[in-house]
Amino acid sequence: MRPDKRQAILRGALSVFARDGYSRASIDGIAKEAEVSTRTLYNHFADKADLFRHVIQTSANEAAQDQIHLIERHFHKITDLEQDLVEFGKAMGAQLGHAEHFALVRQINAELTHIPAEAIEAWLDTGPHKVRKALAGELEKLGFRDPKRAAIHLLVLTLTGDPAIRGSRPDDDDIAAGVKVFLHGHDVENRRTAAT
Amino acid sequence: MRPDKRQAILRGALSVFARDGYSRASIDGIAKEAEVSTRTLYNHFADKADLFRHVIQTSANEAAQDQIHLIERHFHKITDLEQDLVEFGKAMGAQLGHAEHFALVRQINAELTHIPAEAIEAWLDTGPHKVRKALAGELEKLGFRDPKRAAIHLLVLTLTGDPAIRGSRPDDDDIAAGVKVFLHGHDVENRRTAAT
DNA sequence: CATTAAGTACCACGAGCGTTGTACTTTGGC
DNA sequence: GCCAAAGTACAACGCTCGTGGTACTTAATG
Repeated sequence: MRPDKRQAILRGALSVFARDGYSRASIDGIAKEAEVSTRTLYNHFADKADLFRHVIQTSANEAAQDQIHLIERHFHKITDLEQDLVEFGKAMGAQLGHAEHFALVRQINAELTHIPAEAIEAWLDTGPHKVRKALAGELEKLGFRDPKRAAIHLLVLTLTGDPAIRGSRPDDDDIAAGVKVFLHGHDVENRRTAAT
Repeated sequence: MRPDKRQAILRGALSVFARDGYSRASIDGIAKEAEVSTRTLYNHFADKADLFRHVIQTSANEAAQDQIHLIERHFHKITDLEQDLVEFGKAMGAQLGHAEHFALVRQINAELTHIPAEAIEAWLDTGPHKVRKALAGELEKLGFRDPKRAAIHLLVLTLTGDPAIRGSRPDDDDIAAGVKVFLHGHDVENRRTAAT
């Protein structure tokens, strides 16, 4: 069982599941996208549901890792908090541009009642919750009270374009405005600058 | 073509589409849920896609109307802004409990690439955007600068529980914290109270 | 009551899909 | 270069589904 084939399958399945969702996606389509025969697909994964679970896990893991790197990079060289948070927001927004993963997140949200609770838990733990924990940790270091909620607030204020459409990207003005609201809303003791 | 049957179909279809999504939902299942024969269903709606469009429109319309009523009711008797916004947030959160509509919204988000753009536009206009406009209008009356963004911020700060799971309900503490951040973030000239 | 529009029960079709089996080919380690 | 393991091509199964047809029943109107 060659691991390159397995990776190709996972990547192809991510594409197709993200675009079409679980039920609309067909095994044949995934196999074609991955340039693999359906038989090898079934050699690597027990069935469609099993493949879906692995795709979710893999994608969540990669995205979380990328985002955590972004967090570390941006929070280790804070000079002007507001300006740096805006930069951070823009960088996270650019991540959103890497659309496949977030389309998959939309599919997961739609399928919530059809995915076993334990798979959801696993996804949350290795994905979004891990990211939020990392962000909350950085905010705590900066002196934010209630860092867990602050992390959520920062994310929704800077990553939400049109709240009706998940994953719609805010423009730079939206991000700047969101950061401002966030900073005025969460008072910090050791804020270094409050300028602009 | 009796209109009670049409309504029954729309209600049943809402249930099934909300739970299963477009492709997983079956016409037979919808007909059974609506206690109607599939043939009458096809007598009222051209095909599955047509039915889906009507379900989206109807549900968005009803939900928007309910929410706009909520907005009017809460914003016409403002005495303590913070406390009243918390009450408003709780009332909106309770709306979220009426789960079928918001499950449908998740399905729409998942199907974004498979729904014709004009249908999305129509949905946004009669649904979420109308609600936001109403909310922004009230906030403007209260003296908020940038009321459009304020409306978005208020909604995401008070209606978001776990951002990873759309429609997850925040608890009362979350709502109170969200309102506080919102009010500190958006400075108002004629704020009446800033207590608690 | 009669007529007519609307609804129902049921069948049938064609297509797509998940999944498996089989016989053949490729590939990587000895 | 050989052999076992992995991959491929392809056919076939059983099932579900969207959709339309047809003959029968219900219900409302004059």
